[in-house]
Amino acid sequence: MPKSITRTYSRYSRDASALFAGLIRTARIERKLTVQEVADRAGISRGLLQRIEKGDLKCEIGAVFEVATILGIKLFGADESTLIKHLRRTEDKLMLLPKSVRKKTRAVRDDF
Amino acid sequence: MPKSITRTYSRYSRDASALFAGLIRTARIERKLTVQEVADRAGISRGLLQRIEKGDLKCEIGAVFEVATILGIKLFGADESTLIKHLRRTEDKLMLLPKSVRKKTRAVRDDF
DNA sequence: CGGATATGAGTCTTATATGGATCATATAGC
DNA sequence: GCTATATGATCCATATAAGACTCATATCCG
Repeated sequence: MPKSITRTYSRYSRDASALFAGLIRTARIERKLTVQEVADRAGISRGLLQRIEKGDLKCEIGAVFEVATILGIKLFGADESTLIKHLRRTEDKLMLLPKSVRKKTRAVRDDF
Repeated sequence: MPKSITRTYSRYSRDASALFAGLIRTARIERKLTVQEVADRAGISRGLLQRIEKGDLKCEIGAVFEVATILGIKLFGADESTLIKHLRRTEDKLMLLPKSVRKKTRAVRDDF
């Protein structure tokens, strides 16, 4: 980020993130796994996992997903095969949609 | 990351991310919104939104969630109030769990 | 078809997230 | 209650994600 950025997040995003964090922490403890253990398995640092469990919105989504996966948390409430099915359907749908969005030609004849 | 990192992601994480990306792109086009428009509303750059729509696992989860929120995509299949309910339940559950995980004292009496 | 514009892909720069280490505190389990 | 250890919180260094530009191409819409 060249220009300094101060992101603002909607309530919804923050709550979703907090829930995600809670699900992760709960799953980890229920499985009796140490922060360090899970971090190692996910290939991330202990510090990052701590931030993830606090719902920090600035973590890489990949790290968060990976941790969730390791803990057996279902993303989109779907298992692998279901996930793929949804993925296929979404891709099919996308192929039927226009590839670019055109804004209606401004000014309804404001010419001559 | 001091030491160079090359993350590896599980199949599951990658598919979940791809699905998320597809849902976002689909929602954006269906709503006839330009990449630039959505990026502006989310307070992110056009380039970042493009990466998000490609399912790049290295994007900030906050940026992705924010875009999804703007496009009306339900995270965890729940609306705001439902999200909060889940959140509360998760927090309650967490309070009942131990706060730290102890590894069983190594070596089952290998002493004397 | 043609013109306008949205998108995709690259480059460069810089703010910053992450890893690693350390220290203090909490807490589990005996 | 004790003790070992898991967790939480900081700090520093650095790899890198994200912003701003630019150019080329795709594609929609009149």
